[in-house]
Amino acid sequence: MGVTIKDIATISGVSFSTVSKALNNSPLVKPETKSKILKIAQEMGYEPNFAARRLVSKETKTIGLVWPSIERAALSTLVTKINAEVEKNDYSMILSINSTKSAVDMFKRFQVDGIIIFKENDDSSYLDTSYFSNIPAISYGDGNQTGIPFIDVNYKKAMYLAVEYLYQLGHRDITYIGDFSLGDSRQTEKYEGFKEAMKHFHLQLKAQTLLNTGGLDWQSGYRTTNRLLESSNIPSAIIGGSYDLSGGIIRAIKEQNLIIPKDISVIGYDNIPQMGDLETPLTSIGVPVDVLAKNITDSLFQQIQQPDSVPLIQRLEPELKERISCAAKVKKD
Amino acid sequence: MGVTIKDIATISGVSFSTVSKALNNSPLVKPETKSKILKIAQEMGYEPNFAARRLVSKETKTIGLVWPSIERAALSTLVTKINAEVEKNDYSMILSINSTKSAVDMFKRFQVDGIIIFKENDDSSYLDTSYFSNIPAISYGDGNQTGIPFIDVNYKKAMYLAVEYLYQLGHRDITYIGDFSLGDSRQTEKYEGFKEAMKHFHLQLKAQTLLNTGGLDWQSGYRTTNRLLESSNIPSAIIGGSYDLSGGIIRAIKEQNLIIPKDISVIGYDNIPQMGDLETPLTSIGVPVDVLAKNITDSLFQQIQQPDSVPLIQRLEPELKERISCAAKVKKD
DNA sequence: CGAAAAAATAACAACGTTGTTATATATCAT
DNA sequence: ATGATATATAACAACGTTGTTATTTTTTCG
Repeated sequence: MGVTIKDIATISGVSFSTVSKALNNSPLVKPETKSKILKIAQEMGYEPNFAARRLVSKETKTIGLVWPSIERAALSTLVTKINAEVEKNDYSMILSINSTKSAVDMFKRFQVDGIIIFKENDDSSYLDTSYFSNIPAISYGDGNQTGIPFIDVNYKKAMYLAVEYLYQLGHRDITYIGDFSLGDSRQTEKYEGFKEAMKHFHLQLKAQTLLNTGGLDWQSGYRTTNRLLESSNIPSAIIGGSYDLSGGIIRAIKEQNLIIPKDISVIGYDNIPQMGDLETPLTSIGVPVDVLAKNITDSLFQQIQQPDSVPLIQRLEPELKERISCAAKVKKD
Repeated sequence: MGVTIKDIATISGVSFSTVSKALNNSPLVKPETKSKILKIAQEMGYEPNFAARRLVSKETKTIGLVWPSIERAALSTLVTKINAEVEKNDYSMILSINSTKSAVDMFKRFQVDGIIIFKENDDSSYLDTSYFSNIPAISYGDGNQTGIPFIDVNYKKAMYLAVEYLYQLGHRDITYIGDFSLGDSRQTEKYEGFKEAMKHFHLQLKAQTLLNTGGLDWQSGYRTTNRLLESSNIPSAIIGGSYDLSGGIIRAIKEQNLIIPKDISVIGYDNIPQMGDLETPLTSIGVPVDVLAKNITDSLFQQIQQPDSVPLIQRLEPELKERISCAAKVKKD
């Protein structure tokens, strides 16, 4: 089919190995012959065969990302950031939206230099380290379930920060709206963290203090908040468990003609810029996506570049980003 | 690094060529040894090296999809469907979220057997056929801008169907809310199609008949609709230009305490199941995603399997899916 | 001028597969 | 039992590169 270095060799009357060196701009070949060969290669429309090249030199300069749940918006920002970070390191990124197992299989076939895994909540397939046959890998969240290094977030700390912030503003009646139905350890940790923080500040847990949405999407947040607002006990502040949930929460509040933050303060989990694009720019807690992206890629590249070093397993600290959805509680008595 | 057929050979005590045949289920190797080898390969976690395979037999059984705009929800459904379709054909799919050019470069490196391109509105880089160096490719939408075969949608027909449907329900005052600011030919074609349909039914174009959102997202739809509803001339029906826009449109209408479809009928463009999951399940027009996915992959596989055939370039016909967001216009006189 | 050193090129072995050809082993008919 | 025929396995040559080693050619300088 295509033009090979052997074709170029016969045309230019040198050996194919000289052609190879000329094309790779090796100092081992005389400048004149080099430029002659380059010219001929150009004219013949030579394109290197990557399969052949990859077979001998072990690097693909590519990392694979497993992302089974493309539909969730919050993660797509992170993926974009990671991609940018990867490019910055002169690597390319390919994505698979299949299950972890079949995605990893494919990445092995393509011999990627590293693998990033976004673990799906409902994907219970356990892959231990050996499955990756020495390909450096890192997973985001839920790392304990795959045997590989992971980057995680200190969710408890996040909830502590949120409660503390609201407490200092004078709030005593705070509701957490999140998904703590089961399985996903990230969600249950937020839930636990909130309870601990409330206890720490000696705040009472009432019937309406912890509301389980049963999902992480907009609708779940919307419905749950409506249920809350229809009741008699409306809290002075709400913490939303995810970006999408928080969108629904805001919506429901506005529909009751309540004003954020005058009537009710809201904090959302997930530290992504889009939080500022919501109808009401939302004060939020979480690890900024840039930090997440940087840590994930750094840890992976460290494994790639120093295969024998102990992989960086991090528990990232969340930050609180003030916007305009929280205000001091006004005493009503 | 990874397990090779030679490793399997030494373990199972046969030659590596026998292993190769066993793995390819050749009839030349005794069933017993075949299954023995297969079992060992399984245990060792063998995955074939694509680069090596590709070097000798020209296939990788992989197709690449270029998808620069991961953030748009409507497309993610299509991607998922295409992935399923690809798997059904015993191929794998990898994704790149980079610009068309660098994505194609990478896919060339990996020697994928075919490429699917989702063209980004603002990506003006023109790649002619030769850039793909004979790799079969197909683009979805905006195909004329890359020199390669494309699958497109008859957007004019879609708008005709929508207007016709509303006309038959008695609506005479219909507003189109969409993004026809510039560039994206898909959007301008919807816009033109709407105007033609209105003309065909002898309906008047008033000041509020065509509203340009300047974007395709939820917020754009929401803002534009609010502006419309604050004016004195409220139409009896609205057509939304995309899934996300339509979400914003519904929201704005509800906030004005108008009821869909009693007070106002709404049709949305994009024929995806999620249309039914909106607050008000929306009657919609568009090519069903399954049909789109099937056509895209079919055309690509046809090119792969019969390289000399003329590629299927299709202009798909939209369909109208009735849900509950439209009602007959009630005469008020 | 001629040997040693340097520079340029050629030869060859990998890389991990597949496909073809050659060899060993089992099966069969006579 | 013996050669002929299947059947099973092994050996080996590709595929198009890169990197290492061997050979040739050129330069240097005593």
